[in-house]
Amino acid sequence: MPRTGRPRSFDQDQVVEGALELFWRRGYTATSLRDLKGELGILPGSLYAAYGDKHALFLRALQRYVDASREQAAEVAVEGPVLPRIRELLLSVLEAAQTTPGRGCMLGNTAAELLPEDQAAQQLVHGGFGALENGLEQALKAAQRSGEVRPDIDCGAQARLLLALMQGLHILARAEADPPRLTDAIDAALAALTVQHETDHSARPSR
Amino acid sequence: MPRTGRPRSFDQDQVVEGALELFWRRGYTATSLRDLKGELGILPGSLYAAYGDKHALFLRALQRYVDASREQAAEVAVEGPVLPRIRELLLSVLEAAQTTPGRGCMLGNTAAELLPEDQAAQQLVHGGFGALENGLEQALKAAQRSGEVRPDIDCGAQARLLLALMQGLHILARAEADPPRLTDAIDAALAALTVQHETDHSARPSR
DNA sequence: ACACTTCTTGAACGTCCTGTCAAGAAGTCA
DNA sequence: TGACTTCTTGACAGGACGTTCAAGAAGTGT
Repeated sequence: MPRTGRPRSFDQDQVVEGALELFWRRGYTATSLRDLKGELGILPGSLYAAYGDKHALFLRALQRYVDASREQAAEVAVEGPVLPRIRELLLSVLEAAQTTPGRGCMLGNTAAELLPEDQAAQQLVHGGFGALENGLEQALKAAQRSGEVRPDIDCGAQARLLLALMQGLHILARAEADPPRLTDAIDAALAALTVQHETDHSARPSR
Repeated sequence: MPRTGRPRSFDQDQVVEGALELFWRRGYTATSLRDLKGELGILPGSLYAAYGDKHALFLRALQRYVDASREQAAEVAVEGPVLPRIRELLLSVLEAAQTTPGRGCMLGNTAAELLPEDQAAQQLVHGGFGALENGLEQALKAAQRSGEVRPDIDCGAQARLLLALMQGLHILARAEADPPRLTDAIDAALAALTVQHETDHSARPSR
């Protein structure tokens, strides 16, 4: 009894990846099936047979981005010096704004465009943000144990602050002609984590 | 020689304000002329005669928001204690996320949706961000002179940090079921501005 | 009152959108 | 090979989109 039919002519995950690229750059609403057909060569019929509808494909793409964010979050929390890695993470936002302008962060983009109306997307975005926040918090806690970060700070609060800073940078960098101008904001945030500012000895009583 | 004709039946600025509300909530692309007609009672013909096209109306609405942002920026920099006002400004972001969910900041929304492709919008958004950054910087400098803020910080960098934090909060609050959870990130940012945080165990609610 | 100007109205245009469907193509299994 | 299943193709439907326009309405100045 034959149970198989004609095999799919495209790699399903590869198409999701291509769709992610488009949705990331243009947003959900502004990306049409025509765009997807043009860039990926997938006709509407195949697309609907494989994924359901446009929204379902979008969620698959978003899920892929969330997974990547999870990995990125885990990488921040590995052993070794933490602050340089966090700095690199934040600097990469400004760098991406130059190399691939108009993309920003898919999580933030989706939040701005579809949340909180789109509940399925909200759940995914919430998960992505949660992973990043958690990764940062664990990284900060480890850095605290190793003495890299001052012991009297609230790592949870700082993780949320850094995550918000990251998302804010994605937004500001879009409007900024010269994204590296925002670098000092990153350093200001990180300076608050380390033990003491050495630039000013006069204002503090010596012990 | 008659030079006047039939007067306009609606207040032009009032319609721009109504359009702003719609664009703010739904975004540029997702707001159709049908929506505008439905909410404001303006038919396409009148709208095109009065403003040009949809994009021109959007720019007028955005301009209005930028003007309001300018005023807000100026208010932050008035005389008196600065930090409580900055705190209130940032807290208002979280509050707005609860009272009027799905709006966020019109500048950030526009940046995420249209920048940097839309150059006219970019110019306006850039101006709005610039005003906020400048207001914060001037406020911090004044607070530095009055001793409210430690003298060894870079007010420009901190202003950019606070602005990015503000925009990031707008984004995160959309995905957050409980926006007040992000309050401690605000306090963490502000704590770095005051003199000495080593003895600062004043307010730290758990969570 | 009349001439004149401007605004409003609502239909209409062409284009694009998402989603569907019948017919043919391309495989698998016995 | 032939029966069977699944995928691809491209046209199509139905509606929404931004925009235009001719005709009528509503003012102003003399």
